[in-house]
Amino acid sequence: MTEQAPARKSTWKQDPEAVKADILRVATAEFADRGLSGARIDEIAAKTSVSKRMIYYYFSDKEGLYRAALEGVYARLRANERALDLTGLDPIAALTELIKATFDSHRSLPDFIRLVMIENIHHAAYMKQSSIIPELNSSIISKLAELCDAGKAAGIFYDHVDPVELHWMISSMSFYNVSNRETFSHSFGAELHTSAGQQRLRQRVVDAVLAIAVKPRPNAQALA
Amino acid sequence: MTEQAPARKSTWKQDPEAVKADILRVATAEFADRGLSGARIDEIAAKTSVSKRMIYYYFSDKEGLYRAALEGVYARLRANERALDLTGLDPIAALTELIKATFDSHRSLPDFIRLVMIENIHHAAYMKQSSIIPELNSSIISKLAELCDAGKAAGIFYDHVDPVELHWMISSMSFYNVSNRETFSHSFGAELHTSAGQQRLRQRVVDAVLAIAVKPRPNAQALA
DNA sequence: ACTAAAATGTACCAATCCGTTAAATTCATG
DNA sequence: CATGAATTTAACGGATTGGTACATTTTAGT
Repeated sequence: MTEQAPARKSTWKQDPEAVKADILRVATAEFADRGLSGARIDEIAAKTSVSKRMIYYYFSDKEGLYRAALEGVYARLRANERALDLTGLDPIAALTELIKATFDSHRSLPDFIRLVMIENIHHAAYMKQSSIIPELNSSIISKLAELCDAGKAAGIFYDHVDPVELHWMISSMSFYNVSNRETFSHSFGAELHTSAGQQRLRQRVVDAVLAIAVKPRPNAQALA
Repeated sequence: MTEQAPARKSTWKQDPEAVKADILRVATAEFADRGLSGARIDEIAAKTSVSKRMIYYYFSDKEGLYRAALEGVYARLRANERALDLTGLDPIAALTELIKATFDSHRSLPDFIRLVMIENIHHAAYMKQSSIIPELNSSIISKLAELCDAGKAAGIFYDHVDPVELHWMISSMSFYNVSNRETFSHSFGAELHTSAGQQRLRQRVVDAVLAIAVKPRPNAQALA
């Protein structure tokens, strides 16, 4: 078998970093689209510019590739959150901006959403194996904590306001908005996922979260 | 092969309904736990009291079994929602009860949550094939619509309040609370998923949703 | 009790798919 | 340009797994 194969294929460049990035890009899309057991290594290989053997060369096995994809999307979200600058804003304005940014950020990273969904299906088993993911989550919480402290100090936030609770609420709506879009639209219509609908929803999220954080002011006007 | 097998196994009862129910119970748990491609027909068969052949006899194939499981959990949620009786309550009390019931309902049906997650991973492909699922969703929306009309008529709800928007917001937090529990707890601690934490979160959801629906009253006291 | 049809179990197959083996090609370096 | 390490390819093996063939047993009607 394969005696003196000619293999006249010539001139391919050595570029490990590009190869790894290419594999990771394709794998992320595939895992996000089909899940861990649903994705096919052969399919991923076919969509890259290199052969299947390279996947095992660089990522050991299917799970290693999945972990790399998971860490990659988390890193992208972290970059998004780090880029958010709230300096100079009063607590209410800062919280408003943070909510809007989180809502938009989730919408712009569907692969992140889907991989986190998949991770939850797997009881966060692979996330728990990762050492680089935990360090991500401090950024958003610390921003919220600062903001809460400032708001309480100024007497405009409730004393019971808690950064993790706030993040839970902001995340829940921002995440669900993307994660359950398909089933929600099918059941209740796609109106909320039009451009206008999304703008409205984002404002509702702002209103709802502000309402549980900010004390009502006597002369403040009502919502709409 | 298998020439004149004696097969002295005797006395097993025919009970198709029980067999179907048994298969469906096991299959629902397996699909919820491992996903559509992650679940194994052989594993499901092993956990039932009957043989693998019966699965194909009653459910045709793996996808047919999955669809049956999906429809089953939706039916259970519908039963939950139907059982909710809001008659005699004023709009604010009714909305409060509906929110609490939805929050609790989602917590008590983790299989439903996980199958809907899985369905979203599959772009709602199997839900779209089902004819019995769409009829589910009218119940909760019509209850909310009645309630909104009453609230607006009484002048205590904002005019812009929309039943689907309200349902989106209530669902998002109730769903996320269960669906993303694993990743959220790992990232931010399990405090919110203790018994006390869940009670607090449920009240926050009530406060947040009421805030975007109910006009502030001049003499109303602030939240906490 | 006899027969046909429904229901059930056992053994098996064919296809899919992850991962490996072994060889070939390119690059870095003296 | 010779040499060995790094990188890439093609082909394949072994295990898993969804689905089936076929024999067997039970029930219902007469």
